[in-house]
Amino acid sequence: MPTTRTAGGEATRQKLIEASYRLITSRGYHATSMRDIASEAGITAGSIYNHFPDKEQIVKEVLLAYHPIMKVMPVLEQAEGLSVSELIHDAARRIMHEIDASPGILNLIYIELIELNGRHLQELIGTMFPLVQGFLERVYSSGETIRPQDPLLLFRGLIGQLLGYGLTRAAIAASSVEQGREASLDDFVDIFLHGVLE
Amino acid sequence: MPTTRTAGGEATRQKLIEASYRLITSRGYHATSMRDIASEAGITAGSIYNHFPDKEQIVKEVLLAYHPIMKVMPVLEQAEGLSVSELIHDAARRIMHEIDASPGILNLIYIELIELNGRHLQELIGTMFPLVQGFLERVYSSGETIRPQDPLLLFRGLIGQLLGYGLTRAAIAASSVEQGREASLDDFVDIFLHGVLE
DNA sequence: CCTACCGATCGGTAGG
DNA sequence: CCTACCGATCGGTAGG
Repeated sequence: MPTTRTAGGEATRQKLIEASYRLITSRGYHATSMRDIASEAGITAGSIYNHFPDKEQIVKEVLLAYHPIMKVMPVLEQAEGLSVSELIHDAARRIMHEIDASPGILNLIYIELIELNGRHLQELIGTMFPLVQGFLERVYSSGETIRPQDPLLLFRGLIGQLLGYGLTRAAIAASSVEQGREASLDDFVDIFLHGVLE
Repeated sequence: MPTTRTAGGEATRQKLIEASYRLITSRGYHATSMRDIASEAGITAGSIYNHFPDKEQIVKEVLLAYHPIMKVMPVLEQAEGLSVSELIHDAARRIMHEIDASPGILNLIYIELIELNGRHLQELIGTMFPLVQGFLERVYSSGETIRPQDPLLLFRGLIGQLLGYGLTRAAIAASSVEQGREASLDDFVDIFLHGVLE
């Protein structure tokens, strides 16, 4: 019954990828052993090698499935709004929603960049670049005046603002700094759209 | 001659911290072995333990000496400008200058947060919080109208914008994305001050 | 998919 | 500050 065998094998393979994601994003790549991954997925260490040739291949599949570039960029296509302001607010909300749905997903940025020396970044960016361009064309073809002439600058600024929101929020949570009213994502996007001055 | 012995020991200790900083920021904490650190500092593995009780204590000293919170916040005191715009532009330039002077320094954020589970974050933030408050008071006492009512929101936005600049710049460098005119730090700060719209 | 095992490397110690 | 070593754990393999 090869069909059943394949289906079962495929299920285990998915379990291994999910287990790897959870462990790697919470401890880092080098602190996660093949034995950790195996037991989290409910099998023994040796059996992993029926599904993946080595540890590097596992983390590569984790990146292709979960890296923010892969998970987040696609929602740009669904963003909508009648003005540039609405479009960007909506895009930001959808991006943050996707990030909040996968705990630890932002950690993959660092893990890829440092622990894996950015080996897979070019492939990831290359895959998603057309999606970004499509979104930016919608923004810039709205007819409204947009100050940055370079669309890539606007996009870097937007991503930066969202990263800043996510990272400072994580830092505040981890350090229990007292604060007044909880700053929201919309506050950050508002700064991005209109600035802090005037 | 205890003075000479102490001085020599102190020099070795500093070498070990610098060596650890270089290795840990480029490979991560768990990928850096005590043997790596020792040989980078020019001694053998066992000798490290004449200077530090264990690996955890080394990375703690690296964080206290190099973590962006420790290295970057102090320059806020030196920032100057006759308007809020000038003050923030100057602060941003000084911060970025400090970051560029220590390659890999931003990586320590990730290493502390993930590989060390944020164990030292509260201590780091606690030490530097008064400096941040001093800077924010200067900004808010200028008399100019500032849109965010919560100073912490303004600060998170500024830090976020700088992180976004640094991280997207690193990603572009690592992935060789084509781009037009190189976006500069001042462009990012300009977005922060005035927004992308209007 | 498991058990049993491999050589290599890890953090840390003893003794000088 | 070095040499020599410890027990533990690592990624990966063999054989069933």
